[in-house]
Amino acid sequence: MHNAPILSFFSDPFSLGRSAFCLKRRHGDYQHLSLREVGNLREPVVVSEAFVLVGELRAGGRTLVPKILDIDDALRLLSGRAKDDGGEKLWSSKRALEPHFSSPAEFKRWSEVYEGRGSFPLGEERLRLLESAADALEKLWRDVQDRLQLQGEYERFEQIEWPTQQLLHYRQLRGLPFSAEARNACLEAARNEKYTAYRAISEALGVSASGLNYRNVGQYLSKTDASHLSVFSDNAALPDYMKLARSTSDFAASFVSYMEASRDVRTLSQLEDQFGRVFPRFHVVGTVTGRILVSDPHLQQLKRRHRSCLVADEGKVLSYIDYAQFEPGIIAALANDDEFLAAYNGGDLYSNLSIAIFGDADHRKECKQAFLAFCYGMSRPNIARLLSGTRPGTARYNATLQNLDLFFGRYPGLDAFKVRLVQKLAAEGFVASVWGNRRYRTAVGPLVAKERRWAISQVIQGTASLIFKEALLELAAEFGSDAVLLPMHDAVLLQFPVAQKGDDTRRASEIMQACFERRFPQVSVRVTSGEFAEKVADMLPAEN
DNA sequence: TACGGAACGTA
DNA sequence: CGTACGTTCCGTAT
Repeated sequence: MHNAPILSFFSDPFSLGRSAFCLKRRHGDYQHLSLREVGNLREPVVVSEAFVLVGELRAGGRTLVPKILDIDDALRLLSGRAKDDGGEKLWSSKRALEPHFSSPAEFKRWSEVYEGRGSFPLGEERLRLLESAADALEKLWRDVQDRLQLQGEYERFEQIEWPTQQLLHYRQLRGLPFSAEARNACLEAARNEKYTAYRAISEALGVSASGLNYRNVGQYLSKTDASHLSVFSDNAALPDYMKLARSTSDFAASFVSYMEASRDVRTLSQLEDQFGRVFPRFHVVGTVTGRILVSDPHLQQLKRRHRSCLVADEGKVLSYIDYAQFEPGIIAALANDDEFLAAYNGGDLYSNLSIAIFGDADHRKECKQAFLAFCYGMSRPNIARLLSGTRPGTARYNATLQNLDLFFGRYPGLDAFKVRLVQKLAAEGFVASVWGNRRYRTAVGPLVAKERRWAISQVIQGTASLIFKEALLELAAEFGSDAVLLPMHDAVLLQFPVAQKGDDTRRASEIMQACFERRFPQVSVRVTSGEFAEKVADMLPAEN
């Protein structure tokens, strides 16, 4: 892969006939290509910002280059930082390219042309800038490969990350089938909800609800049936209190509904239908833990009841398959606690926790949340707070904490596992998943609480995300790239021919299970299939 | 106009 | 003081 040619380009977002491409081979000659010629390439190419290239190919009605190696995901991984930890500047490919240009002036000129600022270069200058960019990209590419090798991550990039890129580039090119009718129905429902709430609020206050939010609604609360919340006007927790008050206060119910419906209207309006499809962008190393992200639009955060906008291609049906208790399964694999492993393999941990705390399995949902919070580093007292719904000191809190201690006391390996990870971070300055994917400290000195928490989540989530990507690749190998529509962290939206849905779903579940168990044979992971979108019947209240 | 924080959706 | 994000809106600084 060291020898893959470099492709630099200027894109043409407004279809002005300005796209330009330059291929640089290892022996140093430059070929200036048209979009059509790029589409006809039958060899791998190295690029930066592959999504721009894929967008050009789609706009030009071209097919996908067999292998596009996007340098950006490697930079993201090598940064070893979360976005909120200053990572963005580190993994920006534009910044990474800058020192590899022949001069600051050349970089500046290329940069303004690349971003569509400044005058469009003609003739010789355009060719020269593309060649300069190809030179810089080639140097950056060497640097990136060296660093990947040094960290022992190069092999994984070849086997997992780049093939996953290719799969998702294909999805970007093809887009996802989209139902404008379903979107409009959801949008209309959200608008109705917003309008109903708007009228109720305006009537209650005697002023228009426009422009109200959680930060400025406090001044009006005394005039409503939620006047007892006035004391929380300046409290950051007001939204929580308003939500809790929904059942007893019509105003609180209307206000929360107004806020949520307003957001839904915005989210759904942003979902633009382009000839029955939607074309998001995929980030293979989307998070510091290695999870895949989808943006523009951010389909992974669609509310369940708005997901009917996404549909299957003609003649196919959707199939949504997920790893059950994915993170606990990873812990079972890594923690070296035989009791925990046996409990995971033998039953439903979330139900077990519910029985341990509440005496029955009816609180599985809250216990799932609590268990995941445990995986992400939440302290036991705060889990007790979450599950008991009360503050420390109450009898209920004390009983919950006691039951919690009893439950986790059966699995001493879990706490020991966490301690090991925290110690490793303190000693070495980074933690990583089983197969790489490091996250580095940015601070010095003793670990702070937040670092202790991400030390744990990085290893668990990072290991999970790699297994998930392997599963995606195997699903694509079995059913073809057209079957894989949308990755959702521990679940995947697939589409199968109508007549084969049952068989294919079963086969896909087996593949996902086998992927996990090939990595961790001692763990019996469960894979389930369910509905991607919430059914209309589920949207009615009173149910449950 | 740019930027950080708050809010809220998903896993 | 449970992790990771994208998107939008808001208030403040420029």
